[in-house]
Amino acid sequence: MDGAAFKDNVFNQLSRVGKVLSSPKRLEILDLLSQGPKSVESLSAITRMSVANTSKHLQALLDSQLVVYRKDRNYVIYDLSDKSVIDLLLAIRTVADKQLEELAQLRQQIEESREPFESVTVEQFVDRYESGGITIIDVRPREEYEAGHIDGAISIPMGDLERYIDQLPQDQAIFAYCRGHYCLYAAEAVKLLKAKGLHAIRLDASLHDWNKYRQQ
Amino acid sequence: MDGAAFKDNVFNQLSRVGKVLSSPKRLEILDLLSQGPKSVESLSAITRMSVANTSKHLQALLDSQLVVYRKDRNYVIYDLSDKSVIDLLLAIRTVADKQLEELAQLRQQIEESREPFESVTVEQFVDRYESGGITIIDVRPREEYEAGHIDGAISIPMGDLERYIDQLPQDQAIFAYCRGHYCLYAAEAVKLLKAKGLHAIRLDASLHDWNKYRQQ
DNA sequence: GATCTATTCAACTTATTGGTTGAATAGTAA
DNA sequence: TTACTATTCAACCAATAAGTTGAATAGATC
Repeated sequence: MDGAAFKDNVFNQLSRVGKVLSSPKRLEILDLLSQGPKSVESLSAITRMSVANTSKHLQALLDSQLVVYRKDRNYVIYDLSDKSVIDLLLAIRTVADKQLEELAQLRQQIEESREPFESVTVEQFVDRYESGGITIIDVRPREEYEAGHIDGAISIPMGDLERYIDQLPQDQAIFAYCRGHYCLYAAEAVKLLKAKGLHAIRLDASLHDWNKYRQQ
Repeated sequence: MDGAAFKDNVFNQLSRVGKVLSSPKRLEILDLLSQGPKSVESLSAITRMSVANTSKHLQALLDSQLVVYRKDRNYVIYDLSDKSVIDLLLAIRTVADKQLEELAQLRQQIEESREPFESVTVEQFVDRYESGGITIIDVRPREEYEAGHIDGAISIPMGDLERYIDQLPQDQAIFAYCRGHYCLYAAEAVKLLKAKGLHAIRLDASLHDWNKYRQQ
């Protein structure tokens, strides 16, 4: 194989990874899996695709080895194959964030359509975290919390939040986080808690954003 | 816009970046641009595509704002729009490296088809760099060196190397680097220098790998 | 202003992909 | 074994993308 053929081959291989990232639905699947392993059935439900189609996408992801699976009873449970896939997802989000004005506009629409509420970035949050005296709630589904969460956070999935309000401290700041920047759970949680008179603040970051920041 | 539509929209935007990375030729263009700005004409020559097609790819890159351009005389010079694009390229390469066995095999073929030669990673190189007493040569085209290079490296493009051999130190280790892991220039340079009896070693990294490692 | 050249646009062909529906498979539970 | 369920496979259609060639555009130079 000569130099040119070698080069073509390398970029062909690299583009296999790129291909996987070229479909919105596949990105959504990867994003969901980055929060924890999930069955084909539940992925199909969350993404509102046919099971067959979801399976097909998962096969594509499998083909470029971005995901792995294991069988459990009669479910097939998929998961990301490697931590470097999370880094890739974060990288693509960073680029899109910076370059695509449309995304910024989307975020703004969401922000403006709701009551204004307090929101902090990872950088702003870390001091409060270190000095303690706060409550952190993880409002993602229970399984995702169990697959990994910010140290010291308690799990209150969105659906259960209303029932648990009484048990939350009235005199402490309560930080809520979810799947990250483009997930709406935490924003809704803060809105609900504020309406009930609690001091709620959104932590505008995912578990992975947090991990990445901490390891630096 | 409701939650589901918002979500679809976000992933649609993210996939625009993914789409760009789904074509081998576009990846090659991005990779070339990461070494320094280039005209449409030279990109077309290096990638061996028609100028029209190259231009079309560049339009696609422009559309998702991964590149920018400026006009110079009657050339249009393209460049990456942002440092975060480089991070994205590194991330995709890391994932592909780990996941795609085919890539590993490709590399191995190349290694084996040549004389074995010394090669060091960034991690191994840094000590030698710090303690000095070495020569570092950048064997990429001159313009790429000028767009950015490892501190202390001298520019000797591959084509000129043979002529400059006499001026290189006979008693020092000479480290050669090029565009990175999948570029063949440095390997060829080391082969040539070794054949002439010099103590040549490949630094198996790109300028960006080096920068990334140093900033940590 | 006229000419030259780099770049981009337009039209077209072929190949690939996302999605659907319905059947086949494989693993569980009774 | 039989029945059941989750998942995958197969066949198909519609939409999109990569690449080609040839024409149009716009800057620079004379």
